[in-house]
Amino acid sequence: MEKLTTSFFYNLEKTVKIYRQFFQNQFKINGFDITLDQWLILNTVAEYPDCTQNDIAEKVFKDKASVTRIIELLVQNGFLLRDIHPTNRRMFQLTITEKGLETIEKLTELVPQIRQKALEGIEPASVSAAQEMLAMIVQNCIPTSS
Amino acid sequence: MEKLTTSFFYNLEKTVKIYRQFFQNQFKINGFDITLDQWLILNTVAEYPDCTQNDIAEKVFKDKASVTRIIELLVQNGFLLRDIHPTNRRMFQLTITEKGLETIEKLTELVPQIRQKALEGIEPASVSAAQEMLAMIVQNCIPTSS
DNA sequence: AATCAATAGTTGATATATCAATTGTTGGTA
DNA sequence: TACCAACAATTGATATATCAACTATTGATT
Repeated sequence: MEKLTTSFFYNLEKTVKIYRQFFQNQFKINGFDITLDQWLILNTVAEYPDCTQNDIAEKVFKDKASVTRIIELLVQNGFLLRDIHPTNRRMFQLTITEKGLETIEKLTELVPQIRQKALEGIEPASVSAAQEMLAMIVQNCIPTSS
Repeated sequence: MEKLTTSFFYNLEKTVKIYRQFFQNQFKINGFDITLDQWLILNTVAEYPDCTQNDIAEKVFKDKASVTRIIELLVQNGFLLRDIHPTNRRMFQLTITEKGLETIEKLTELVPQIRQKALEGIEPASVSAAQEMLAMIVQNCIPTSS
């Protein structure tokens, strides 16, 4: 068997981890007290304000239980409000606070810079090629390839 | 800003997650009661029997605290023995049990098949190209690029 | 030999992932 | 209307990630 350290998936995981650390560190350096995953959820709420939590979970590719807990923290930390939904009591009405909006706004500036730094020196064509490849892997791995 | 779902790193994370689920599920289907991460550590102990846990952590790109806990579970589940090291009492002497050896042996057959399924229909050249790209990202993101 | 920095590992706290079981709600249907 | 399947979300249990603080040991230096 191929050595672990040369296997493609090992490198994939390694890259994701280093990138996450880099990303999180850039948040910290720039004075943002929010985790990458919390930002991801907050941002998704902003993009799709009327989504159910389950929809959000699907969009960000997280478990719904994770989303519940991340939203809990976003509420605790003052980025989000969670109220009973006016028409469907199974759902919650999520509202982004002032602090949340400011954070999103500022991070909308910062995040592309972080991404760009991470991809520095890499041809856009390589990125596209890699994207296609990742999509293919997902196809191969998805359980019910519906 | 680019939509989240089209960002390269979003797809990177998504792929890793789906691949991990696929991998773990293949373990389950084939009757292995071990997690992907536990297998990773077990395998690394097999490859480098005299490593410190810190070395292992570095090799598999995990935190040393994570390694401590994963090894704990490997011991609990009968894959590993942990004894006092004969010459250096700071370290532990890790020994793979019979069950551990059998598991490694069988998984050494299975794992390449899983990897291959995941990469089905993808040119080896694309894989290499992607590997290079990942290495470049790592370079860009590593804090002290020593 | 006494001291001390470096090393190996653990532990605690918090965040997230995953699966399964559970609660409460809604909407359709017998 | 009473029932029930589907839906939305939570909760519990366990595994892992990450950071920081901590213990014990070793090796080098004085």
